Amino acid sequence: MKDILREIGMIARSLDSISNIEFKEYDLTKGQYLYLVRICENPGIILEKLSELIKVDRTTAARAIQKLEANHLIEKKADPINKKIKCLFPTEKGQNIYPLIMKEHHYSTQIAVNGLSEKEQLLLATLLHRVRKNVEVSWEHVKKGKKREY
Amino acid sequence: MKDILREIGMIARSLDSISNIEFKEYDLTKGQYLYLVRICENPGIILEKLSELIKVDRTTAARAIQKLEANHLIEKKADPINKKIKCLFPTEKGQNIYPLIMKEHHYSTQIAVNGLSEKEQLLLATLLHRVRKNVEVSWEHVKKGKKREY
DNA sequence: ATAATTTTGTTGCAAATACAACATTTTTAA
DNA sequence: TTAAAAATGTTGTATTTGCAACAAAATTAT
Repeated sequence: MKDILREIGMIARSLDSISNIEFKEYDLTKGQYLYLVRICENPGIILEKLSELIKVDRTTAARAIQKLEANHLIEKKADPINKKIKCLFPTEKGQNIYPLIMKEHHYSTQIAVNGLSEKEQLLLATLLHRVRKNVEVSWEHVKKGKKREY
Repeated sequence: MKDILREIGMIARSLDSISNIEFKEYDLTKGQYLYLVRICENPGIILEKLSELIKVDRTTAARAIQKLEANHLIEKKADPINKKIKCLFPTEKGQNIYPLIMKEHHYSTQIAVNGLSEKEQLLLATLLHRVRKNVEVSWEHVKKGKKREY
């Protein structure tokens, strides 16, 4: 069997590295673009769900959004019913950065799929989606402290 | 166009997170498994090439291998001709861990491709390989301080 | 041959990442 | 209805990560 996981790791690290370098121009430090885009696309999302969406530790997400809040890119709002949760929303400043992040994202996607036909691109997306669904089950399992037997 | 890059990011973070948790059992701290496997498979490789293989910053790789060396999992050997380079080799202890890492890796791969036919798996591997080739060009470009225009 | 450039490696920082441990609220079970 | 469990969020601490800046050797250009 060909090694798909290493290819995925290489692609992910390359693109994350590029994004982090390019977004410094907008005063976004490492990783922050990840959180900001998801909050823009899911206004009102809470920390816990955000960390599950991105697949990152809860505490990492907590500190990332603390920083985004300190930089006035997002804001936390108390929920009127549930006293425990804090809903996350982009500020206007955050919303203004959103299209810049997406522009970079689309450019990177274009680079990535260069030479693939439309059909191949669609197929790749479908296959990756299925792989992700498989993998996130394991992730949630292991993150909850459970063991995988192999 | 479907978003393939986010899927890749989610898969990569999930699996890296799982691996890091599982390899603590072998006293491998975060990320170290990445370097150890590549050194086992490419004995004599130098730091610079290793970082390019993994797609990680040179200084990050430097510190990871310093730690692997301190833990007697790899060793650095001077080259008789080129005084500048240091060739990296696994120790016996490092080689003993290698199959354990690979076992986990294969298990994760099985989980990831669950439900994909042999044909689909092969196709996915091929497409990812092409994407990776595309992306690594950009990575090397940006890492060398050059700008991407978009 | 000498100078300029690239390759390779290292340290000093500053920042992100994540595990552990905790607190509080909400939900579920007895 | 109370007790137990789960969900949600935070801080303390240790570690990794990576950009700058540097140094030395090797390669390339003049």
